[in-house]
Amino acid sequence: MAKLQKSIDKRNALVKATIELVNNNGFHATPMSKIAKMANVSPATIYLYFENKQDLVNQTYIEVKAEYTKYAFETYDESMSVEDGFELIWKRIADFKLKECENAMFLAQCDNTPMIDELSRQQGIKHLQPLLDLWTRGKKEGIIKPLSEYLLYAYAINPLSFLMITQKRGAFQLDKTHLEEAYQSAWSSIKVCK
Amino acid sequence: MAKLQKSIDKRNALVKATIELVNNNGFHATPMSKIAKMANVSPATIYLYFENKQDLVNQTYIEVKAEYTKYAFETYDESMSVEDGFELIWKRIADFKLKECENAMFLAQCDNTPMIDELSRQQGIKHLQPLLDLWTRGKKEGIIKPLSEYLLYAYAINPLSFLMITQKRGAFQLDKTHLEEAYQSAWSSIKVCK
DNA sequence: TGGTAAAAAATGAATGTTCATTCTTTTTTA
DNA sequence: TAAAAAAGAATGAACATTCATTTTTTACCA
Repeated sequence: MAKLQKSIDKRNALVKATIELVNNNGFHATPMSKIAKMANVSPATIYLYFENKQDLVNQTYIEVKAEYTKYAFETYDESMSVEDGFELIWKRIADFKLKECENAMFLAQCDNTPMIDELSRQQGIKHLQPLLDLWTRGKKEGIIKPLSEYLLYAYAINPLSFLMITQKRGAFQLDKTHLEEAYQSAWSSIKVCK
Repeated sequence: MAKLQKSIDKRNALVKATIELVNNNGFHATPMSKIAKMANVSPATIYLYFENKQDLVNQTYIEVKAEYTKYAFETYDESMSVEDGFELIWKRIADFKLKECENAMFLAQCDNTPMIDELSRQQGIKHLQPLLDLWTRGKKEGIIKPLSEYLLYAYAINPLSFLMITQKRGAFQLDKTHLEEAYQSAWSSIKVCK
């Protein structure tokens, strides 16, 4: 297969360079020439791996999103209680956002701008299913408030993005204590009060 | 004053066009020529009102942010109870994000990308003081959890941005019921449990 | 195993376009 | 009628993409 012969390393370097440059300068200020330079590749080579700039950024988005959800659900299994499952997933997500900060920043930028094609965006959402299923189960068991999945996501998961960005900008430090507090806030906002 | 002679209407039209085009196409795909066309103005005219493209977008950001906070605190006064004050401000913010959706989308994009100069970003944050003060008072009175202001913002206010964007993308409808639910989640996440 | 030719991959330079910004002229205002 | 404001066309730089070559890899045979 022609595709597989091309060095996967080069492709990865291109994706990585795209993330770093877009994070620092925004889509509008990251020319293909800079991406190529950072990946130690000729500009022309990019077009052996990607159709054009839009395709490069779409594919980068989809790949990073897939990594993110893979990491989030890696240690989860459906036999866990709702409460334990949620805590586990939440902490994995937090972990990803802190450890893979570059990747998470890139996703935040994509999710808040028209940078990405609608189709790629929808592709990215698909992988979230296990969390939605967990919430459905939680609602049935009377543990999770009977809210739309969007509301649950908005309060339980999305705030982590804000915190990550704030931390990245140097405004404050998201340490162990803060994280535990954040988790408690997340859980308070979606659990049924007793 | 030369400045004041120039038509304020033209300036406003430019700001409005910037918001609309950046919302729909992103910074990277909104040329000055399009902004000029949408504002019914010659490209050269933009440079009578703004230094350059970056300045145009910075100033637009600062102005919209100021509108936003002005609206948020318009009916609030410091003699209110913490609980009432928070509910009032929260609902004003929600109101703004739904009614002035274009403006709010623009802010979300600016806040999640390197589109805006750091200096302008900091300028925009200043106006949030009344809310921070309210939280400080709430913590003193034992009504609000003793968390950093960033955590409080992340859970109480920021989720509205996610909901607004999701609504704008057509995924779901943020009606009165949802809003009340969202408010309850917000409040649950930051209030001290009794 | 080593040599070689065909195919694939990679390159640097070229191309043509788009765009921010400026320049010169015209129109409006005072 | 002079000064300010606005306009449209011009300018030059930056950029995405393609082209013509060169380099590397693959596959085959001596």
